[in-house]
Amino acid sequence: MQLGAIDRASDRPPYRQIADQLRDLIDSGALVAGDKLPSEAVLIEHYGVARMTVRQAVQELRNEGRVVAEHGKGTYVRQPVQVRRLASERFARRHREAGLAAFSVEAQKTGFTPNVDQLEIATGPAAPEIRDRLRLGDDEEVVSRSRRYLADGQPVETAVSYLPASVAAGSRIVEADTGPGGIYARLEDMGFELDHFTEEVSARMPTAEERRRLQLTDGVPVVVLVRTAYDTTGRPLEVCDTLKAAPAYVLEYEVPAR
Amino acid sequence: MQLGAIDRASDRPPYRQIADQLRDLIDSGALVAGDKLPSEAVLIEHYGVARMTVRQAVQELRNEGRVVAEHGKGTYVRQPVQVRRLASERFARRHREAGLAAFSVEAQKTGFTPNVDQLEIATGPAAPEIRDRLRLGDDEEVVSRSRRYLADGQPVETAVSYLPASVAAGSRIVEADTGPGGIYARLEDMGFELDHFTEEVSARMPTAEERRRLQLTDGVPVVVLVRTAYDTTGRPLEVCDTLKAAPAYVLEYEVPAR
DNA sequence: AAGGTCGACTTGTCTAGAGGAGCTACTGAG
DNA sequence: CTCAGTAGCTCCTCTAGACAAGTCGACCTT
Repeated sequence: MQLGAIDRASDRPPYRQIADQLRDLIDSGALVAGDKLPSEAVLIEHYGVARMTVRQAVQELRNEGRVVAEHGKGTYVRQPVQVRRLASERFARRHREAGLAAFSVEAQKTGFTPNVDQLEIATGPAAPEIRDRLRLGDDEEVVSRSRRYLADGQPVETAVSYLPASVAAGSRIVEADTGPGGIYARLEDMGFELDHFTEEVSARMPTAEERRRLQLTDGVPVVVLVRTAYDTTGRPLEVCDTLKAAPAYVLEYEVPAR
Repeated sequence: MQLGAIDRASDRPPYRQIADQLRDLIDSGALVAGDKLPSEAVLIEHYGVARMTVRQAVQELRNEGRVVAEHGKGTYVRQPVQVRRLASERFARRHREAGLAAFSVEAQKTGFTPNVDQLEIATGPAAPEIRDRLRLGDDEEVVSRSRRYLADGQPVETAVSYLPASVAAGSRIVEADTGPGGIYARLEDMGFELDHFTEEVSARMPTAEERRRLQLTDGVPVVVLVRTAYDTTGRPLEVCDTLKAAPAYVLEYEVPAR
């Protein structure tokens, strides 16, 4: 492990030069996931700078999601978690039925079957923001399905989806076991035209509340995925907020033939 | 604008309490996009803490993407940039032809027609990583189309897409003006079956290099969207890296009927 | 052998101060 | 009036030090 020196004459401030060198260690493979960064004391000694300067350098790598600091232990190169899954089981099913081999292989290869850790289902009033997204009136109730997924024992995702109670009531949608095909299959059973619909996907930084929900260490950046699905007529049937506890993830969509 | 006091007895450290109060000002609407945060000097005076403590609080909001610090001017509540676009023009066209009113309205409402600021097209060898994603051999050349989009004069997106030179050569794909329907329409003209295909969407934190490409202020968090499209046979025809200069964005997909 | 204590090492938080550099508005000279 | 200079504001970077708190292994006691 080679650390260089600081060029005081450079335009680039010292803390940034230190961050660059540490980043290179990671990018070059000299440090791999799980490895420990040199401690602050070592870096102070090596570069001959103040503690805050070293901390600022490490902070930069933390903001980039490359390392995690653990109080009392050290700072470690972060394990990138890549989660792949299909947007909806319905697409997979339809393609299997149509005998599309290429897709089946792809689905097998990238399939992600997470363990569901918690499942809470509730019916009742919803926040104005949720009602607004579902285009519901003030009094209409909403069914919420809240889930947490684990991969390798590590929480990787929490998701809450909301459906109008008038749609879901009395169906298996309000039960933990929704049956084969999931809630989309049940909606189709009930006569909703889901043959084509619009999905809106947005990504943004998580709020403080969402960080708490995933018990994230402070300072670890993650991305929030917010998804809204509309049926054919443009009526929103489900809105779903998904929070991935990962600096990187892959969401795979299958767009079927018409 | 009301700022409270610090509870020194609390478990929550002072810098976090200050961050909470500033965040509340934004979330409650007391401070809206474009407004200036109290200066460091004012906060130091108000809370009776050291400079680093105040800076740490503001840093937290910067990491969350809520504010931007401008050297010499002040720290401002960030303008959330919401960019909506369709995944491919091809879907829009097809739905217009089918006379699907609901979708047309949706497209009009959310349509985003950015100004293309720069367009660079090049043919030549590509990085191993790109060739790998396109599943090309070592010697095969690649056409790259690099674009930068502006919205309200502000850079919001840069994108680079790569296609196998063997596919694009001789077509309008290698020209700046690809004609109506964009490159997907040209690929269909050339006989590629694009009726159904798989899109893989991933989101992650940007690399340092990508930050430079968008001339981002250091410390402003953005999300990178990486998209790969495959044709029917599973052969990758285009890979596209898109970098959004926004703490939040919306990508809208139209999933057509089969 | 089992359990507890302590000390070394780690990161977290905070203080008090310094000079630098970018921006803006005012002021005074022409 | 125009324009250059300047004062004062802003955030940026860095120093030197302090105590707190979490982790872990060595060592001592039971």
